[in-house]
Amino acid sequence: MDIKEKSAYELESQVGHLLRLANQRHTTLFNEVVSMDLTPTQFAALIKLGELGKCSQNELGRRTAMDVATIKGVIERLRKKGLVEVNPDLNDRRRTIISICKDKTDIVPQLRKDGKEVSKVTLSPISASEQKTLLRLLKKLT
Amino acid sequence: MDIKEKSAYELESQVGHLLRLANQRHTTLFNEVVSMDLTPTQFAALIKLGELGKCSQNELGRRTAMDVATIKGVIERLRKKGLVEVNPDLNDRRRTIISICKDKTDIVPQLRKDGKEVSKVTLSPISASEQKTLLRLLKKLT
DNA sequence: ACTATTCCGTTAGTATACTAATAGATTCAA
DNA sequence: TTGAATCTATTAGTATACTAACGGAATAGT
Repeated sequence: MDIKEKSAYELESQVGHLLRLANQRHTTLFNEVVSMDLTPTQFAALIKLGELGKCSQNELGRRTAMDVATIKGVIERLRKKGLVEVNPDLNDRRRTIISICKDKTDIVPQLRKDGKEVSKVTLSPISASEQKTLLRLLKKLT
Repeated sequence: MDIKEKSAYELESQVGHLLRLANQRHTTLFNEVVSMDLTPTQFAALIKLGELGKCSQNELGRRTAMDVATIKGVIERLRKKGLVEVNPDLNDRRRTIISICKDKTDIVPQLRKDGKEVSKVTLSPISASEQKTLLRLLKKLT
């Protein structure tokens, strides 16, 4: 080993790679835990809609950190599943108002319960105090 | 506020959401820092190839945490860019051997340098000791 | 030697996730 | 009030990322 060698570059220790792996694992656990046939982003859109009641498509995207093109696809798939409604905003003809279908609003409490379980399982390899630390540090990276 | 209310479910505090946001930010920074026209996964494949010299396509996928279908697409795009070579393994006709083109192996040191810079910038919002903690905790989640 | 299993790669299909270009609607400012 | 700038949504294109199904090749166990 050359003593002048710069510290090696290990893919496995880079923050980007670790974030990607952690994300992969989370998605896997999400699919195992969540009862309904939903993806993590579809879930996020529903949770946020459950909080706001209704919301323009673009604003919902901003609130869930999705691109305008991404949120459009997510909403379209939720619409096809009969979970959300898409209506024009009569006060601003640029806007499309998204809301959870009235007969489906009762799914939100179960989604929140599932969401808590997903987070719990995802974080289970580390202690409670480590969990707090991780969430705090991840928030600072945003 | 109902005193019996369960703790609220905040999307913004869930580990999955935070991981997704951290990943988005990392990708943005990656694109700003890395000089060549590469995506994070293409970068990872090249770094790993630089380490191994040559590797079967599936093994490269496993070493970089990519699905067989995903690594195929990544290699195909690197091949189109003239960065990697794809050859049959004469000792095992199931395998395809991937290697960096001989006249392109000199890009690896620069990629490592860029990779270090990406990690540094990504982690810059937190202190050095927090960075160590974050990496340690992320590894435990894998 | 043969069979079951495992391994390798490909393909098709679906779902994020981004950029860039476009176009209509609204708002702001001169 | 008109013109510029901004906002909203759509579309096309590219790149991960996964599942499932398939077929060919190698290997393990009998």
